Amino acid sequence: MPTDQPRWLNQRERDAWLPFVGLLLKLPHALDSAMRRTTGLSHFEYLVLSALSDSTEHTRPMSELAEIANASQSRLSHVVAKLEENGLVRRSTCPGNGRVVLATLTEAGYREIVAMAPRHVDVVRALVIDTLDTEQLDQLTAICARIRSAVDREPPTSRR
Amino acid sequence: MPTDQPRWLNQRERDAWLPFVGLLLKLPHALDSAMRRTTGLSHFEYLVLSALSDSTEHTRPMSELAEIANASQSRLSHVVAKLEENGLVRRSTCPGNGRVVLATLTEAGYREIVAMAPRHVDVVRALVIDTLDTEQLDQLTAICARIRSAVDREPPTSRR
DNA sequence: CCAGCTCGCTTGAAGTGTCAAGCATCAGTT
DNA sequence: AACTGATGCTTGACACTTCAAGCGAGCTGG
Repeated sequence: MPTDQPRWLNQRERDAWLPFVGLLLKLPHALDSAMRRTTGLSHFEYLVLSALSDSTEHTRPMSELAEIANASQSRLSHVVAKLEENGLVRRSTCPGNGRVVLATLTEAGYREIVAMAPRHVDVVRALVIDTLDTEQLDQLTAICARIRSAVDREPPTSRR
Repeated sequence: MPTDQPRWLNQRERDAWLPFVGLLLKLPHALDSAMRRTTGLSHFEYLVLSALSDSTEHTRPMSELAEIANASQSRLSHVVAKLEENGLVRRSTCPGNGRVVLATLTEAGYREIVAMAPRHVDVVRALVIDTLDTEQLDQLTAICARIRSAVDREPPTSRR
């Protein structure tokens, strides 16, 4: 796809793009520090625990977990290692398939997340959900779907 | 603000929240690696240079730059230091106010950003703008404004 | 049964961002 | 002038993420 004439953004597009970039730059950190302040875990760590607690037997293969949490295997591996040190998660190789590793929520991990969940909703509501009306909620859903499909299409992680 | 009964997310809210979190997790990196691949600079570095090129004399106080780029002073300081090493930016203390540092685009820096700009639009369009129709663009603008004001209100960076 | 591939995961190093501390400069008081 | 505090920026250490490399388990074909 050769770049003929650059198609600059028009006013309307810039009005959307600039604030959006601003959000991308600030929201993740806002979310993270609010979560850390109220629950002691990062937003991403919470996501991982939450995904496990929603799983049968509180257990998942690492790769599925990574998928659900929108993370690379590497990132997940590091984070789970840390959660394991803290006694919230346990890892075991899958009986029947020696290369799969199963992550399981420990008792302590389950108690933790049950305790944190209300704080988590509070944060999510305060920063995002409650700032929008119902229509905007649906609009956001649609917008995310569009952008997401572009993101998933584009990046073959460096060239193929 | 005591947490009475947790106000759990309903289906509609979850349908918006989960994909949105997914985006927050993946889009920044997608943007960044696409920019690095096509321009050699990170998306954030581009933002900084771009902000300078839009400024009179291609010059700005660091603190204004940080504001525009939605970054902490610390982050900006690190990045500008790197850009300065690469000869794209020059720093000088402001005559007339010894504690202000002015960042200025060098000739090379200006040439760079002019050359990169078309690539940048391409990336932005491919990943975000062109995936949305006009209505959604406006909706996104409104949504960002709402969330943003919540983000700016909430986080007094640790307590105080 | 083993050679070679793929798959699932881990590891270590390099790069970035944050936080807290530090350092001048400037302004306001006395 | 010296004291005090606020302001603008930088610095260093630490935490986190990515990237590339590595490793063992499981297939597949000879």
